[in-house]
Amino acid sequence: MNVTGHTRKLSGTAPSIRDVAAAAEVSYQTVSRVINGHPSVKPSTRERVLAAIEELGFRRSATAHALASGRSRSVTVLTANTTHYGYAAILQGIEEEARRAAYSLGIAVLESADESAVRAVVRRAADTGGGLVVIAYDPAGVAALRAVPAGLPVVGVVETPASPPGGDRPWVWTDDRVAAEEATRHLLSLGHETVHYVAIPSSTRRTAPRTAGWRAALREAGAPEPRPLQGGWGPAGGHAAGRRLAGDPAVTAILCGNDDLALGVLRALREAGRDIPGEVSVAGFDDAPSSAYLTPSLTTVRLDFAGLGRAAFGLLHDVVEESARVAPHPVSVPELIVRESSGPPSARPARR
Amino acid sequence: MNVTGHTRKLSGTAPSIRDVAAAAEVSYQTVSRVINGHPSVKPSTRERVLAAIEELGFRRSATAHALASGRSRSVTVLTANTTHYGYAAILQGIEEEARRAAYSLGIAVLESADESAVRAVVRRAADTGGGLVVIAYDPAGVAALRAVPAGLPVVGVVETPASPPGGDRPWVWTDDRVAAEEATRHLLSLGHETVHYVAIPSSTRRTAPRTAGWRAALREAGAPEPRPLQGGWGPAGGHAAGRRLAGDPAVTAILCGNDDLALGVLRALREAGRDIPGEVSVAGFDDAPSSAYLTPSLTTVRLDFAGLGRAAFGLLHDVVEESARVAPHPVSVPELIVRESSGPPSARPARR
DNA sequence: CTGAAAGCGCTTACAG
DNA sequence: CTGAAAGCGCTTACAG
Repeated sequence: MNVTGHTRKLSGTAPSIRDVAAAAEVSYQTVSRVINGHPSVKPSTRERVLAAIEELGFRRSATAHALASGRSRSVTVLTANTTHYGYAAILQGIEEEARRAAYSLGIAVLESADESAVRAVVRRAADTGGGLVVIAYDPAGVAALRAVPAGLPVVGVVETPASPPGGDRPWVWTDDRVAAEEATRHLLSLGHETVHYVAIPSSTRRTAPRTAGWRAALREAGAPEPRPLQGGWGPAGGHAAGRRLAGDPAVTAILCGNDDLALGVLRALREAGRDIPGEVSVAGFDDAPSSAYLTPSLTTVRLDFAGLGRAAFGLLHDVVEESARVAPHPVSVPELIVRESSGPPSARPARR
Repeated sequence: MNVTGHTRKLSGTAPSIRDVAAAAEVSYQTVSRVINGHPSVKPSTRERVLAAIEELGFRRSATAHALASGRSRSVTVLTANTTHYGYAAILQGIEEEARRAAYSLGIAVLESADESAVRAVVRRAADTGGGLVVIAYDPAGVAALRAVPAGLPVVGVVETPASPPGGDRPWVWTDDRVAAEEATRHLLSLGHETVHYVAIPSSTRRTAPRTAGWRAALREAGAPEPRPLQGGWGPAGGHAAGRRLAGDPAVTAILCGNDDLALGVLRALREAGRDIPGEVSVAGFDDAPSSAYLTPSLTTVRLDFAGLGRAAFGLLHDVVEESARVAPHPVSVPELIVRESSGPPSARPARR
């Protein structure tokens, strides 16, 4: 037996379980047992193997493990965007939990909602062999969730669980509808005759939950129901919508589909010389980190996106590990944060 | 020969090259040649194989390919953060190029700058077998870049190329020093006696490029050099720093290490009743998407982070593909964007 | 408790 | 131009 055998290893290649086996003088199958925590290994043998692993700096090849075992301890997030606050925060939550569970994290961006483009991205993501989390807040995400082949472990982060787009796949959500109702009621309770709405894009052609909640609250109060304006995702869209609203003296309260939109609306209102909240109240959605520092600071609805991401990963983990305890779909509670941008309508009659 | 052989495939498992080979009546090695675009395959054979691939819906296993070939067409980004504007935009740039090159994208977050924690993250990232991009804008990132074992394909996104932390590894950067000089000169040219600075954290213990550029511009103009204040990354830190500055009537111009910091400073100044830019001018760094919509809109320096990310991936791609054309280190040019938050100092003497 | 065999789905020389 | 063999680094039954 060549006692120096395991020492003359070329420095170029990483040590394999065979190298470890040689060093520990056992078969490589036993090495496999040790690194997998298999119970039936004699303690003294385990020690020797562990020592050899330590000495050689052995690391099990993730790809060989994946190929042989058929599972990969990885999760890839399918999303149309990585920078908007909500998306980024969900991603962050998923990442935190994935790291804790020692899963690797992949990102696949859905650049288009086009059927075949979406299928291509989903296929490639599925090729990794790991689990999938798809953020279905927009048409591309919804299409992706639908395109995931049955049998693959997947959980959706969806806008609304009423007929979730992925069929009976597991999902997590926040109750945006109720959140929008709350925000709208807050504005109405201040004395505004009605509340205008600047909407974010909907994930489907159906009425989005935030829009539905806003409308429900208006209806409940018997307030007029103005047509919602489409704002897109960013401040530019909010600015454009705000410009149109700023011209109408009857407008005294505006709810926005997210804080970025509200930022644009705020700017347009100021440009038009309207005081906030003196003449017009504005509320946003999401409570982005900067919203508390705007002037005026923004009244908004805080949504726990990071928690949502953590829950999504937790659910996925349950699914792939097939542990009996399938976590209940967690619903985080939105919280209204009242700040400086909302207040009672001005005393002077603003209506026509 | 069983002509129905390839049809009775169980629907549970994905087809392998052997299934395709059987269907096309060739050896599986030939299938391998076809999917790898190997030239020496008779056209008619290629046709048959392609048809079989199409019919069976064959997809080459990424993990088997990685194991057998030793390369994985993947990149993982090591970063301390995924949500701050600069980091997120770099990530987005990397993602765009990775997608174009059909590389899969992984993220590994450095939760701490602790030596052993960083090593663990780097090891796990290296286990994927793909290339690495590390964002070395902070101590954790710098430590990670340094911890990457020699021989692995890696590129760093660094703060400054003067003695880059990763030794002679390839890197990309933006010239933050010059950018800070420009911004400071702009403020001085408006007539301010000097410019105060609220800093972002440095990647090392040495003077950060932005701080150095600010100081150089001051020196060049013979202006007093106030001590920089540490602001952290977010608006809360900017707010705290702004509060201290707001109390000093001698302060008429403030440069901030990023736009989030500037947002907090703006807020603190307003709370102290100081007019912007009437009494105090403020400038930021980065040109985040919301900065143009603040009131006042923010004078800032635009940095092409997405371009930086694209360049980083491009360089990495060159490295792993070993194509002779090693891209030159691309340097994007920062651009000063003058908006409403900066202006000449007020006529009334603000000094002691 | 531990080894020898077969296999995961590919690629890479090596023959012909 | 195409096939048969060996191997990538592991895991999974199967024996003993």
